[in-house]
Amino acid sequence: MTATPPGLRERKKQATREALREAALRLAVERGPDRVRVEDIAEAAGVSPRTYNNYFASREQAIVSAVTADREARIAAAVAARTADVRLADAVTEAVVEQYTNTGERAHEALLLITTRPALRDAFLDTTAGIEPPLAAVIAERLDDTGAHTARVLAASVAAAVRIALETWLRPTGDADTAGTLVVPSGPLPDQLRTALAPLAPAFDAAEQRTQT
Amino acid sequence: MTATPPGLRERKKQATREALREAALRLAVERGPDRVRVEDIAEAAGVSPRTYNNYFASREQAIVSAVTADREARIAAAVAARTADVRLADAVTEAVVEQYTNTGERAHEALLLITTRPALRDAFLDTTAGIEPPLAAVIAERLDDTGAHTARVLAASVAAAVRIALETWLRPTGDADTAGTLVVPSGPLPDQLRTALAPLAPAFDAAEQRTQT
DNA sequence: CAGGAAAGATGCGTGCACGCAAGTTTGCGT
DNA sequence: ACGCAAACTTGCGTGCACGCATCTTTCCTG
Repeated sequence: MTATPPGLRERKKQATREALREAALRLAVERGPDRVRVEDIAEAAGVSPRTYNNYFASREQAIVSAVTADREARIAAAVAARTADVRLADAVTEAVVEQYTNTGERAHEALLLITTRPALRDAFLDTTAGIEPPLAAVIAERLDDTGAHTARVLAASVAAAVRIALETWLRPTGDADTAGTLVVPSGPLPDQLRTALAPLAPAFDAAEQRTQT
Repeated sequence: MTATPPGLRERKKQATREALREAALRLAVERGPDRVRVEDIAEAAGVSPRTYNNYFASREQAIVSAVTADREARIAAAVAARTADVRLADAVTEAVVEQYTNTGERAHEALLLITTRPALRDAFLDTTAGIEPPLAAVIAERLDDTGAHTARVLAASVAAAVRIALETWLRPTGDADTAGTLVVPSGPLPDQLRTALAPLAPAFDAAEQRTQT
């Protein structure tokens, strides 16, 4: 299908995107998020400020995207990896939990920074919307193509639930001045995610039921 | 509870907000959305441009809010009006359909304009997120307070579904130059809404079941 | 391999969002 | 009725997002 080897153009684009992500995160960590201007990020990545905005629509997006990276694709893949003998609801839940707990070392450092500034926090939460399209695709695959509409709604609901889980997880953040304490805010993230996704299970079961008939 | 009579301060604030909404929509209709600057809206409403931004975080929000107004509250009320003898899922669905089809005459004219400009279209779709909090509240009321978490997730899912319904409804919009033709883009909106909300019904039933035990 | 088309990078200009620090109005206790 | 405190408005300054026109790079086709 999409087996065409990348091509120089595309590779350069990804390299630039990567460089911007990297530069944004590094600078934000180094001097604090407020003291990084778009101009600085662009310069550090070796492109013009205008080009920066061809890749990211806001200053926050670049920083956040260094952490979230290709999480959307990985979630979709993780769902697809679960064979049809596990309930769809479980497959999705486990895939989500898996991908949100596998945050690398660097992500931890960055998350402290992100949860501090409201603007970054919001941008981070907004990334959950991005998991909808790929999720909808894999769900639709399991639902027979009669349920394409249903798949989309379920995927969007999952995205919404994940957002809520992250919100409540980040809730009681208050202090953290310069260095920041290494506290895990609310309950453990996996629990929050499972709790938030649980109410949707019946909807998944019903949808799945209808295709297995 | 909140029985304190408004008070002058609060009334003035609402008046200003109203004036801004009104001015924004009127000007946008009169000369087209692109030829309205924040400065113009502020002037028409008799406040400074800076004050405008104390009420609305973006130019689009003011225009859109003239149409969406207090839809959130009305949806919540419409759900609350349904007594406990109808399924929660149905109550919510009907309440949503009811409130989204009762668009006044003026809304129709405005909607044409909104669907034209991508920025406005996005702002309009973003308003669906606003129905979550009040919806969560009324749902929680029906679910016994053990399910506050569940209520929030369900409300967010409904918001997501409504958004999808609106998106697919607005999909094939292309023309509309000056006056605009009065075509209903896709299928009728109520159908889109019902279709989008249907997959969530099992989740509502399950939640409702658990409290009736 | 030549040459043109398509995609991307860049500079410039405009309007916008928002923090901050006054100035002004409203509300309330005495 | 007075006056203070809190809420709101406003002007200013900064950085930002993005449309448009132009120049450069990559790609494809003959």
